Amino acid sequence: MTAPVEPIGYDPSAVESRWRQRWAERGTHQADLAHGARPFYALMMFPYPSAEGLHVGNLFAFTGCDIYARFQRLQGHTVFEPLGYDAFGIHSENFALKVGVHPMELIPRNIANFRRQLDRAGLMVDWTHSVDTTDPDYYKWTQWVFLQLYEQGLAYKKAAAVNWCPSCKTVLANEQVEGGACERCGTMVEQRFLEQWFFRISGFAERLLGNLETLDWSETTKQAQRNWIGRSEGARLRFRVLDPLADAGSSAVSVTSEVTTGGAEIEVFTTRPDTIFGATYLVLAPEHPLVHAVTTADERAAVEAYRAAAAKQDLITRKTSKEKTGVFTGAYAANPANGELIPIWIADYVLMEYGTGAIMAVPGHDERDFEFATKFGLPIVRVVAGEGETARTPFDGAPFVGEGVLVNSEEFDGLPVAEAIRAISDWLESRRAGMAVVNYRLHDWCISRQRYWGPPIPIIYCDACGTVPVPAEQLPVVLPNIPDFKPDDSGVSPLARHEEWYRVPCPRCGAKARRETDVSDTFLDSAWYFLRYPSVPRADVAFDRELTKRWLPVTTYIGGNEHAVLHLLYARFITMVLHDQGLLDFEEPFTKFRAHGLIIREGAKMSKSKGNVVNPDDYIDQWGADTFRTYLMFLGPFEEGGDFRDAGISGVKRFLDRLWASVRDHAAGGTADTEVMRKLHATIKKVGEDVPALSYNTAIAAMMEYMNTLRKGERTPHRAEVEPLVVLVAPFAPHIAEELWEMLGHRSSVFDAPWPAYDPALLASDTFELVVQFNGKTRGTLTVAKGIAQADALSALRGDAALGRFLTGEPKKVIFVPGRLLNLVL
RNA sequence: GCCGGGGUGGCGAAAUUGGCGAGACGCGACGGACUUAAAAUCCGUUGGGAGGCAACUCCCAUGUGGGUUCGAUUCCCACCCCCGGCACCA
Repeated sequence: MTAPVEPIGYDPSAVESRWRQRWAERGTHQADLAHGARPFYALMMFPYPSAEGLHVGNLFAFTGCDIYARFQRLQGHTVFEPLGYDAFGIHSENFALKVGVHPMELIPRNIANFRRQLDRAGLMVDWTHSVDTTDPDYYKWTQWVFLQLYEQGLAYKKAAAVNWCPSCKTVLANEQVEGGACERCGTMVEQRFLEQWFFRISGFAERLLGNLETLDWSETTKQAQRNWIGRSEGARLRFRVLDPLADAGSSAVSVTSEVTTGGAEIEVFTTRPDTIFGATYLVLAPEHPLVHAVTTADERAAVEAYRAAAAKQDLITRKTSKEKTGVFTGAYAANPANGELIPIWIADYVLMEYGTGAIMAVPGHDERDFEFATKFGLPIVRVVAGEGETARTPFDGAPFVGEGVLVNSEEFDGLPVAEAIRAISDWLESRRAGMAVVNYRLHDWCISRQRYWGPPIPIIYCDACGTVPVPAEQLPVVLPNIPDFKPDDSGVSPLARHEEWYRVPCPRCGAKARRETDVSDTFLDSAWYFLRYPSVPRADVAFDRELTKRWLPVTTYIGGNEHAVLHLLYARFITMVLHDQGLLDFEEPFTKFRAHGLIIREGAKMSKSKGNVVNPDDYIDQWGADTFRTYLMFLGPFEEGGDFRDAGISGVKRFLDRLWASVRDHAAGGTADTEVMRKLHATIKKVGEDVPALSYNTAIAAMMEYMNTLRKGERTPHRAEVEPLVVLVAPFAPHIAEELWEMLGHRSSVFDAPWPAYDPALLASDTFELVVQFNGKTRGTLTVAKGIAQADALSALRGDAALGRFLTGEPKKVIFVPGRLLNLVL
């Protein structure tokens, strides 16, 4: 008799809508935040609700997180799995401008559509604790966070360069500049200086770096943060500027023993103080404050022209064009090591925002300096000699940047580089010409945006009282609904056009005052949202102390590595600040972080222009959410991503069809098959190990393998053989699991059932397959007793007809790996 | 250029404290059962090559070239290609 599967029985859309409704009615997904045992906070990165709808990449990430969370629930944890919307920011605003719909109208519409799509995906999300960053009830607290930083002196204002499009007359984000031109109109972008708000994250660099060691994060993410923080050890060295008049007429580089200074000193940062004898010129960034003072009359016109050109150039082009340019200032400085006079130049390859904005150029041992010196005919001196080189070895078109010993460096000659760095640093320090310092690439965080679609920065300017923070009880500073949210040529936020909004009485003295019209960076919205989720209904505090204590830090955070540096670093920073203020008990928000991979489509990146974007709705309509979820996870390793191919999805559907049929047709009486049960327990073990390791693809493969065993030879499975499988499948395909669980007679949710235990005794066997090799080639296996000794294995081999024939003589060598293999070298 | 992650069948992929015959699981393909037929379902075969009626036997295969080892997808050296991020950071 055959028992053909009749998939008619399994109707995904009916099953899924039934369980969606039941979950909502029963509140299955709402964690008891106040009392639930063993709290587990499963966090996923909240999406930006675009007009295009949910991207399959979002769903891939959410499903991966959901499976992890559901698994933890089956392990007996009270799992809190919230989700919200990151809806402020320039993306929304630009899109709103493009389609001519106000963001206050557009965003709620997008959110509604997202919510509809998310609901269909079968996520265990507790929607009673959602956030929307554009909701005044949320951004009230974003503004409050700003005030916490302000009070600690960690928020300050300074002039900084921004990208400016003279045609669109607006500030552009870096990603809106393509090859130096505005992405919208193609006009060349300029830089402008505007007063902006900054957060002093640079002061936390060492802590942010050091704490990484304590975090259980994807190594790639940690490494990205280390690179971004960019710690480098070096020295600050002081160069005296010489009075240009005293030096007038002398050759560019001459040894002068007694020169009096004009008083000015230029400080440089270098990681190679050992090469100071090879420093043949200095370079200042064009914006360096000393440029004006040191420039001689003869050179002033050229210097000013160069500075003006540099100021006009946009930030992107300047950083990407590698062609060296620069001009001589006419001034000289004394090399503190040997007193030699070296010229001072300005060039845009030196960046004002790194180090001191000035360098000592050592063209013999630095590629950029070498290129510059070659172009402008500046002297190149060798001070490090590599293997087989001497002080006189010429440079062959390139600087020498390798390891070696010092030359042309007076008493330091012969020292290896590593020792020389220390020796020369100490020497210069003793002569008060420098000091060892640690420098970081990490810059302060500019949070100002001269835009509309963000939370207004809660600051008021009063002529009498100066900068006054908005008192906490007056929050939120509500973003007004203005029709003309488009940026204009003023270079300030559109909010500045609305006097009725920005004119307010000073909170301190009551005099007429003005609001800050910049809004804050969207990264600030997302830097603290995980603190808000558990406390969402609370209107009186940003986060409740007790709930926070219970639920944070986040147990596991899963998200994209595109946020490896900015979002994850800012969230760590804000948490640290709130911790220092005594508002949080922990200073690291995410105990464990795992980065998921990216989904591609048939080997290519998905994009609208290629027309190969997967719309989740279509697939869920056709296959059901359970099949879609499981298929997404089956594509490849979760942490590496996968290649979406329509062809493969049917295999997963077939698996669920067979699962359905197995439960429907199972035999209640009789006994379970021993071999099948052995396989079942092996599968329970495998899935229980793979899921927490995010090896979803292999967990699914293991369940499929078990399904093959279960139905081998068209047998009718026993109840004991299928019931545990329903629980194993549940995290992946929650709707069908609930349905089948009920079909098996259970009244409560499968997610309130315990995860099945496997019986190690059942897995243990008295015998094992001993691999038999001859000359390293596997020739077969012998079934032998566990713990068999070499001698017994050999006699078993001699007694085996098939394998014994390979044993043509006495083996020269016998390699016996107990419990594994026997290799005979003949 | 620098830092990560990868190169394994027709395809997505398994397996790396070096060793249970590389390729689990799935797709596709091929053959068969059922059917008037098709779909669906079920069963079987499927890395390449050579030999044999056959059970089988042999050779070649994890990006390329070397090396270590009884034994290498796994370790070491050199190189090539793909993906992601950073990029004049002194």
